[in-house]
Amino acid sequence: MAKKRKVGNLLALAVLGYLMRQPAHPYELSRTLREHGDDRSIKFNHGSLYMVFQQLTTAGFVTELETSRDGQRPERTVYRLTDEGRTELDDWLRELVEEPEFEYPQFVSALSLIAALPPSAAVELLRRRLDHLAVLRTEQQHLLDKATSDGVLELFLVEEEFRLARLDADTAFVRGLIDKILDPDGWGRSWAEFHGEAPPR
Amino acid sequence: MAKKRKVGNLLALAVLGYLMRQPAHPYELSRTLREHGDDRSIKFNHGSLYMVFQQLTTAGFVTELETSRDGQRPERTVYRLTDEGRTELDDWLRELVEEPEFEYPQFVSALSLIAALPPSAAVELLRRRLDHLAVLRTEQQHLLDKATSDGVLELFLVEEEFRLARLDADTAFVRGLIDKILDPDGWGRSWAEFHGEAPPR
DNA sequence: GGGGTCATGTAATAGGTTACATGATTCT
DNA sequence: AGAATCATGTAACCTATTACATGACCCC
Repeated sequence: MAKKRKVGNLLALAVLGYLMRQPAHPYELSRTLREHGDDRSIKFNHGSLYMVFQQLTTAGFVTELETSRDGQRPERTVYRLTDEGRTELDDWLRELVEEPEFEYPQFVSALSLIAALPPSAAVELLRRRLDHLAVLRTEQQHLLDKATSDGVLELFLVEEEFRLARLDADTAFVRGLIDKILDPDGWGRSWAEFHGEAPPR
Repeated sequence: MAKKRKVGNLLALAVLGYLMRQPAHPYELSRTLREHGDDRSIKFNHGSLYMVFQQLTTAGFVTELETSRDGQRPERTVYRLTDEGRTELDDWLRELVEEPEFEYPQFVSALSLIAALPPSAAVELLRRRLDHLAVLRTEQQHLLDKATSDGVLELFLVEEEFRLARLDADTAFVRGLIDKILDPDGWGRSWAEFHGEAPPR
């Protein structure tokens, strides 16, 4: 089971990853991460970045390299990776690839309470979800096509392919669920009765 | 896009769900949620529960019903759902079923940096991930079988079935990824070269 | 009758998000 | 020249997790 990391925020992982190449200051990284679309893979907002740098500093994974000023803009502090930082990155990354983490998707919470809705409503909502999923799927596919035609190597798009795979799986699941609810010989019937409804169709 | 809720913690959703049936005090709910296995669907720890009750109170979704004492045990406060609480539950639940939420699974973060590992290591780690996934899959299946044979209705197990579906999808994805890396005509080759390795096998 | 663990909750701390600040540059 | 946006960071706030507290009951 996943070690307790001194810095647990995944944003820190991305930071370490970038500092691997060259030293940088937080704002610059903010820019880069956003441009490179990493904010799709890692939850990220401006404020947290400074926090993460501070955490990484006290953990000894990065150190202040220099503090420079450009004109009269605020001073900026440039950080570089330490050896411990390099080790941490490697170790952490390996762990994340090897060990599936137990997570709590919102949809799971919703499903665990879905019995509270009448089945007719549930079916309706699930159908809408299918529509949303279809839209997301299309967008995701376009994003991938665009990136590929821009010459981005597939190696740098695996996470986007994963997302696509999950969209497909989720879609299939929702379809199956709707079918089960509508199955006249299935449990949709008693569910409907409990809510005082006619069997859903 | 998902409204901003006065109380955003999904634990609150579960609380509202339970209070729908009868009033309760936090500790009791803590017990119930755990026994009912809801801690698999919703991230949950003892401390947060009291926080959530407080938030729900200030949001007006629950109110203090009475405050009772049993022997010399600490006093306990019993809460009940308000009408606003009932509405919120319904609205929130519907939203969660209808709208897929953008989320940040750890594996996505890992994949977005996987290029930093040499492909031979990546393949090895991904294979181990497959093993872990297989174990989880088995456990998940047992859990479902057990519950079913205990007479739990399928309606109350959809979230566990969803989990299973995701495990299958993730497994398929990882298999596919390994294959692609190992494909002698694919991009595994240049990746290996970049890391100064022989093509992975 | 001393050592766990149950029952119930509060307090301290750490983590993350939002809001604010301020000069520089660019746009209209 | 005033408005918007960029560049850079700090501070305030809110949320969540961990630790602590304390009497009751239960086990051996």
